[in-house]
Amino acid sequence: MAEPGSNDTYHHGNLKETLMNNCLKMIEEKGVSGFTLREVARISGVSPAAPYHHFRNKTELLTAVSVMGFGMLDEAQRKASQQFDNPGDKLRSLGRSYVMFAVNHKVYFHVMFRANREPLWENEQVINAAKQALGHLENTIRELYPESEEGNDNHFKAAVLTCWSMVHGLASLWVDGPLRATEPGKLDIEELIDIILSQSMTHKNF
Amino acid sequence: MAEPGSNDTYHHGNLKETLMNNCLKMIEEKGVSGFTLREVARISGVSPAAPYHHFRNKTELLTAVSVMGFGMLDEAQRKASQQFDNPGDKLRSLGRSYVMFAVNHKVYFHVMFRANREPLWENEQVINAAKQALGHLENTIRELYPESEEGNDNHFKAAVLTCWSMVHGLASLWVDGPLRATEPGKLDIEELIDIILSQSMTHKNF
DNA sequence: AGACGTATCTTGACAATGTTAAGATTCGTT
DNA sequence: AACGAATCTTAACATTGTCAAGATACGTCT
Repeated sequence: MAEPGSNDTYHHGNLKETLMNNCLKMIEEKGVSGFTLREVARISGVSPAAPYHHFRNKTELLTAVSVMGFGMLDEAQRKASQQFDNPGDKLRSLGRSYVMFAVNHKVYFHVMFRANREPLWENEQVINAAKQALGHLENTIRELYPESEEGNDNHFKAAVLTCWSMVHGLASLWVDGPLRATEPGKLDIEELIDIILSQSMTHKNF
Repeated sequence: MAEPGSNDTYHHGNLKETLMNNCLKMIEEKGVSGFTLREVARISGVSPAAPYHHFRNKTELLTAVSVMGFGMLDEAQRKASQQFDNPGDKLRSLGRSYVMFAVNHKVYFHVMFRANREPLWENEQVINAAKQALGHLENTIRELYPESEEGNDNHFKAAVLTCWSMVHGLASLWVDGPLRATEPGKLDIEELIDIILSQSMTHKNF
């Protein structure tokens, strides 16, 4: 199952990338729990031990996917904030972008924030990637709450936490299932986003 | 490893309960991914096949734990709402209770909302238990947004979704790790709760 | 009390998984 | 051309989830 461009040789060529892609594909089909290193190797046309030359273990593959996901979120947030000048508009744009990222990239979101790898948030790469992606939100809120001279940043911190919790909560409830399961009838996520944005992130507060 | 009261006989006596308890213990120590049916059986002093007489498979054990967790959340929410008469106070009490449940019962929260069992939210027991636990929040918000005659419940629904997202987001960010990982210094969850409650659930909005 | 159906537990087995060690093949550089 | 490093394979190991078949105890009915 070598790539179209590459010769079908002993060496795969770009196995690392292929493994990550097939990992995503497999999680999409069978869920995070159904994801198996051996099958990813099989699908990638390679022996069960081959992945170990690119990732220390199964967890590290997921970690790599996670870091990549945060990179994508970072990019999405960057674009979202660039679309507006007014901080309030920026903020709402960032919120919408955050939730839509989770909705449109369920698998990434799962791997980034769930994936039941407990020591995930002790990995520096992940932490840094996450900080960077979250930076856009902080920068925007900073415009609304300029740094005070006495280092009293409570209002700023409160606003950041509130906004993050808000969008992350909606994203989680949607992606994980509870919202769709407990609410009868069809739900349109874009509507829901507008609802919480207009409820909590309007000029009343910002 | 029979219970103190029971004779050490061929039959365990209350294996189902023992398995659930040891399941929680094991997840607490090794995380959801480190949880193993065989070891739970081993710890419970029983053969690897014994659990299959009480749960159809590994997933069903987790499902049972999940349902139990929602029962506990329901109870906590009930108590929290009983402490106040004023709907606004009730609402804040419910929010605090929701987050503190997640913090104090990490394992349950994980199993209830994560646990990477994808078809979890297709289980009716789980859905019903979740609906019931969520009912307290809805009832309280209903007091603030009485049912309109034209069935236009948008304000009500918006408020429910906003509150739920808010507290669920904070709980998730705390329990899963990102908040503690990205924020430098020690964090006090009780402070954080007060922050988001005063930011979003004060009389300004309710 | 005794007999019998049922619930509960054990033993033994199977395929599948994560992971490692040892060896084979190719790449890149000198 | 040669050699070390990178990449891949084969073979093996312990462990896991799960099931079938058999053993043991419990409760109930007469």
